Amino acid sequence: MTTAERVARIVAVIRRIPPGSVASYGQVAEIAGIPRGARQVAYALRQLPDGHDVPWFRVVQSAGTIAFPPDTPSFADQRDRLRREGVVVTGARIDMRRYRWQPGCDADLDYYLWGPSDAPDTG
DNA sequence: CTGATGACTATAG
DNA sequence: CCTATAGCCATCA
Repeated sequence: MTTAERVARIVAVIRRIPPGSVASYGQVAEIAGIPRGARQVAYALRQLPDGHDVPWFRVVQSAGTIAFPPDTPSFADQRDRLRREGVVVTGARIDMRRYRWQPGCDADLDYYLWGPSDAPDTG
């Protein structure tokens, strides 16, 4: 598993997080097939080039808090982007019971990598 | 190889 | 809720 492959998987998963929902770093890692890879998710996001369109702001800590320190521009940016999608952010806190992304049971890694339209079964 | 770092996480007080 | 602690793992000096 190369670094590029890890980043690709992580990004693919993050792109699947629907607007108005959030996922934890650990959740993204697990779905991407990288158990205990929460820190690698953070690393992947840090590596992304400027101007990318990956919805990085939909990734938060497992406790439902924004990972950036409250007094940073990144914190405010993430908070505002989430609010723009309808997510209620109180301080640094988000109610995970309400906004946590819950992928369907049919959500396999292949689904996130290739998408449903590429399923061999369908055609 | 060794030690330090970090957009993390689980657990205990 | 907050602080402290231990575990985690790729990356970097």
